[in-house]
Amino acid sequence: MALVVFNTLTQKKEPFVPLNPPKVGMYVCGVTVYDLCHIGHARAGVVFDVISRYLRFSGYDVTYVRNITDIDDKIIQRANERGVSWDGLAATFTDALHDDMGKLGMADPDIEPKATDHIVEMLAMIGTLVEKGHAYESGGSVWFAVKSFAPYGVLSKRELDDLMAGARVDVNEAKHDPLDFVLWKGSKPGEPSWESPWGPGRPGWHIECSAMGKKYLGEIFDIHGGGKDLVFPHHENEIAQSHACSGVAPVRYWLHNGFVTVNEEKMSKSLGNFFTIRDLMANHDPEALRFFLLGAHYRSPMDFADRYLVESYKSVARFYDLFAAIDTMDESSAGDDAGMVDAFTRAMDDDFNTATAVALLNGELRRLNTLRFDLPKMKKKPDQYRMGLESLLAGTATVRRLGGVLGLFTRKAADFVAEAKAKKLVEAGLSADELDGMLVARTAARGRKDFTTSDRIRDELAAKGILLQDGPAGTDWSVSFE
RNA sequence: GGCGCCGUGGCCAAGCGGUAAGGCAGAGGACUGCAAAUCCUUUAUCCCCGGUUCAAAUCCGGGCGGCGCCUCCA
Repeated sequence: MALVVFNTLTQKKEPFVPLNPPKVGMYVCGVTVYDLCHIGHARAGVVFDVISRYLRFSGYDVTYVRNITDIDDKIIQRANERGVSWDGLAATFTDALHDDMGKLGMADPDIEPKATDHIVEMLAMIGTLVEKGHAYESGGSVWFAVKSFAPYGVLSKRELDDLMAGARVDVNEAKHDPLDFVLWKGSKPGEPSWESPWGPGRPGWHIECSAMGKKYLGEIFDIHGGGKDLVFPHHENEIAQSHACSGVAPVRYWLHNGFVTVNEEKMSKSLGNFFTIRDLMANHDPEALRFFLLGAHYRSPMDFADRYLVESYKSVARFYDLFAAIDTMDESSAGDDAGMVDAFTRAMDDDFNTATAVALLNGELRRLNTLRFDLPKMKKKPDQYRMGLESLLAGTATVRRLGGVLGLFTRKAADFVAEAKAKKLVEAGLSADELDGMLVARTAARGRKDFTTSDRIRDELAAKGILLQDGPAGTDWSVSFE
C-alpha cells in the first residue's frame, strides 16, 4: 500500500504523488514570535516533524521549510508595551522557540526563513500582482483585489457572497472592497518600515509565505501544512496571491492539524487559556508530551489535561525500561522484525495514523517483555533460547527504530532513567547518599525480617514519589509523577 | 446566518461496509515476606430514530448534543 493523505483542498484522502519524486517540498507555517509557544504550537510542530520524518523513512528526499514571522502588528505592539525594540523582542522569542522545540525532540527544518529577510521577494511579488491587475495601491497600502481572482474560496469552501454577508469583515476606508486584504501595509512614523515603490511600509501577514514558499520550493510544491485555524483566511489568501501571481495553483496537498483544547475549548492566546511548553516542561518530561500528542490522529481535536501527561510518561518509561534492560545484555542483533515494520508502515501510510502506530508499538512491547522474563527459563534448551534471544533483540531494535520515526526513544535508555531519578531526588529534597543510606538500612531490616521497619522506609519514600522494587539483584527504584 | 468537524467501554483513543486496536483506571491471577515493576485473564455492539445492503460503528436521511472557522491565532 502506498501513502494516502487527507487533502483539505478536496476534503478527501488521496494517494500521495510528489511532483518530482523522490523529492518532496514541504512548507509549514511556523509561529509569530511575540510570545512563548504553547501546547498548540507543540502539536503543530510535532505533527509536521513526524510527517517529515515518516516521508524520509519512506524514502523521500524531503526539503522541510518552516518560516518564522518576525514582523507583525502584534510584535510591534508587544514591544511597545515592554519598551523594547521590535526586532529585539522577535529575537528573544525566536530563541525561546528554538529552545522549546528542541526539547520536544523536533528535528530542525531544512530551511527556516524569516519574513524580514525576504522583503525584496515580497515586493517583487506584490509588484507582479499590481501589474497583473490583482492588486492596487490605496492610502499608502497595497491591497489584493479578491474579486479579481475567480477561484477564491477553493480551500475554505467559502462563497464570496457568504463572506460578504458575514458582519465581521474588516471595514476599511482605503479598500475598494471589504473582502480585499493587505499585501503591503503603509507605515506610520515611528513604526518599523522598509522602502517600497508604494512608500515606506511593512508586509502583510500572508505575503511572506507566498514569497518564501516560492523562493525555496518553487511555484508548485507538494505539501503545505499548518493548524486548522490557518485555512481561512491565511492559506486561502496565500493561494490567491501565489496563484494570481504565477498562474498556477501553488500547492498539491494542503494538510491541517486539529487543535488542542482545554476543557473542550480551543486553547489560544486571545482566550488566555493556554499552557506554554515551558510551564509544562517544568513538571513533565518532554517526551511524555510528544507521546501524548501522538496518541490521537493529527486531524482530531485533543483535549489537554495534566493527568494525560502523567499517563504518557508511564508509557514512555515502560519502553525505556525495556531498552535499558536490553542495553545491559551486551548482545546485539542486526535483525529486524519485518512484520512489525510492515504493520507500522500500513498505519502510517494511512494519512499518518500515529495512534495506530503507537498501539502497535505497545503491543510489541508487551510481547517483548514477556520474552524478556521468559528467556532465563529457556536456558536449558539452547536452540529455543537462541531463537528467543534473537527475537527479543530484533524486536527491541525494531521498536526503537520505528519509535524514532515518531521522534520517540531517541535518548539513551540509561540517560532517560538517570534524568528522571535525578529530577525526582531534587524534588524530594534528598541527596543520592541519603537515599542510598535509607536503602541500605531497609535491606538490613529485611535481612533480619524486621518488615515493620522496611515497610516504613518504603512508605516514606513512596510518599515522595520514589517507588521501590525488590528483585533478585537487590532493590531498585523508579519515579512516580502522581 | 454561512462553511466544516465530531459523538466508540469509567476516562483517553483507533477502526470508516464483513462482525469492536491500544493506553489509563478497575477486578481476578502469577511473582513477592508484603508490595512495586512485569506478565496473564477480564470489562463495549459504537448518541437516538428511520433507510440502503446478504452484511453498518462504518453509507444515506432526520433528530439531539459538543466543537471549530467566518477577527489575531498552531
